[in-house]
Amino acid sequence: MALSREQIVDAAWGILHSYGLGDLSMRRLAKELGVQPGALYWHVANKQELLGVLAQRMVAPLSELTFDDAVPPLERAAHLTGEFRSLILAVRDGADVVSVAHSISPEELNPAPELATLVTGSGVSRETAMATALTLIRFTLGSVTTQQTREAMGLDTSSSEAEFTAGVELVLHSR
Amino acid sequence: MALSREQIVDAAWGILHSYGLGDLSMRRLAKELGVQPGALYWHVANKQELLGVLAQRMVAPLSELTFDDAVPPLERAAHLTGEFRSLILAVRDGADVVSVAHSISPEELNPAPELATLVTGSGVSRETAMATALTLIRFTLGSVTTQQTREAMGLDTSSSEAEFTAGVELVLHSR
DNA sequence: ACCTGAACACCGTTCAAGT
DNA sequence: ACCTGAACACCGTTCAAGT
Repeated sequence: MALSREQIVDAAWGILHSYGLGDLSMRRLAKELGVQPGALYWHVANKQELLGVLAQRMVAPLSELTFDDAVPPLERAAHLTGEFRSLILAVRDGADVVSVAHSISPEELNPAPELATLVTGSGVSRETAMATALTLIRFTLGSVTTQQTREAMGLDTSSSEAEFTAGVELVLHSR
Repeated sequence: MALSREQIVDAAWGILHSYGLGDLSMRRLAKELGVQPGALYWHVANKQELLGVLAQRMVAPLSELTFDDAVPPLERAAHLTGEFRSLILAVRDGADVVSVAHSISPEELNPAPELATLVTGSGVSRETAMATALTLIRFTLGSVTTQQTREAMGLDTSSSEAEFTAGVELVLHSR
């Protein structure tokens, strides 16, 4: 059977989860799939494109998320940011991968649009709301990058979650 | 004359400024210094240690910074965060390099301690002040990572500074 | 003390040639 | 259409051996 783009993405997803970005090489991927390295380039343009697809897959579950309308908007925004953090934290070097995807289209990548909408519901302009959304996302990426770097080095990360929660509160409860 | 650790760091600093992290390899560094790659390992333990020294050098000017006591503490904190941003922004891939250094010792790396002291002066506990400092630093690292990734890709970065300033205000003017 | 030479175990990407 | 074989131009790190 012919090699497919899906197969490549699935294998890459597996390596990223189990061994991290350092072990996710095109050559290793090819070996895992039983093909020559060059074969991959018929299905994907390059490694960067592949990482972009993986980033999309990481944040995809955010679209399926629904919230109780009774909960205040800012509280839902805080929860959504927490979900975003959990998803990238669950993948080794997830923050590095998602950071590049966010850089390419900051306002389109989940959860930016949803976050902006929620913050708008608290009575500020769309611009201020988007600024808040970008701040939350970039703070989260900075936090998770730090945490995952520490994890990779075997350092203590017990205070990471509390520091993250405190930061989200600081951003959200301002005027 | 014998090769020195300083010479290696200076050459690495030059390559990082001019060509970025992608071109800063131990082999390229050795070639630039006219020695074999293995020679470097007599002076530095490994590449990571070298990057750590470069990160320290990037944020070192923050220690020499002084502020007018008439300016309110939170305003000085905002200014210090802006200086931190400028320093890492001036070096290609500066955010990637400083992120690792911050991960290793978040509370010690400049400008964390100074920032925490300034925020304490606005009437909150030392713990809350440190949380604010870490939030500012991680948001800044997230922001500059985004901007430098976009610069490397030739994408527009004209809104980066405004987004950064807005984020700092959100973090600092909260309660 | 300090460095060379040479190796080990890798990278991403391209592309003529095969099926 | 899809893949192999082989190459190009690289990596970080180690370590016996030389000076």
